[in-house]
Amino acid sequence: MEWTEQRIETLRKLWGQGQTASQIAAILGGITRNAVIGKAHRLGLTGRPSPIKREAGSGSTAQPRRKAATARQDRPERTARPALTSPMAPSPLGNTASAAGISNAAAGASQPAAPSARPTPEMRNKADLPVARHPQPSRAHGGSKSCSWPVGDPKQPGFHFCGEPAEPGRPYCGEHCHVAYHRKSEAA
DNA sequence: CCCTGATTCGC
DNA sequence: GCGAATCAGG
Repeated sequence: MEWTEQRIETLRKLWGQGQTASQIAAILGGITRNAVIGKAHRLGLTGRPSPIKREAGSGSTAQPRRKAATARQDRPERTARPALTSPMAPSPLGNTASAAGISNAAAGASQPAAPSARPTPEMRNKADLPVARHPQPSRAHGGSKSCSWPVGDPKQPGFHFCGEPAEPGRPYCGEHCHVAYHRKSEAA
C-alpha cells in the first residue's frame, strides 16, 4: 500500500475530523491502524485524544522491546477483529479523498463538534461511517437510494457515482456493496 | 476484555 | 519511510 497524496489527504482529514485510527484504517482499507498512526505521526499530526503518558525520559530500564519485527512471526495474528465488521463503507479506490471530501460536508453537519465522542464499542456496531452521501436526487427507482459508489477520479469532471439502486440499508448497490464491505484481503 | 493512541524498532 | 509489535491508559 502506497501513501498517495490522496490517501494522506484523507488520513489527515479523517484524523482531523476526530476519526479514530481504526476507522481511518478501515476506511482507507488495506492498512492497519498502526500504519495509520505511524503515518499520522510522520505527517506531524499526533495531537489527538491520547492522554497516555509513557515513561520516556526515565533513562533507566527502557522497555526492552523484543525484536518486534522478528517476534511478529511468532504470533501469526493477534485476534480476528471481532468488531469493526459492521456495515462499514471503506472506499477501495484511491479516491478515498473524494468520499471523505464529499462526506465532509455531511460529516461536518452531522458532527460539527464534540469530537470527544468516545467511539464506544456500541456505536461501532451501528456507527455509520462518513460515506459518500451527497444530495444527489438521482433516483432511478422510487424508494431505493442510489449507489454512492465513487466512480472515476473525484478531481475529474467525469467523476460520478454508480447510481444504481442501492441495497436496502446499504449505501451501495449489491455489487459495490460486496466490494465495499469486503474485508481487506486482496488489498495486499 | 475491549478499545484508544504513542512509542520504538526492524526492514 | 513504512509497518508491525509493544506499551500504557480508560
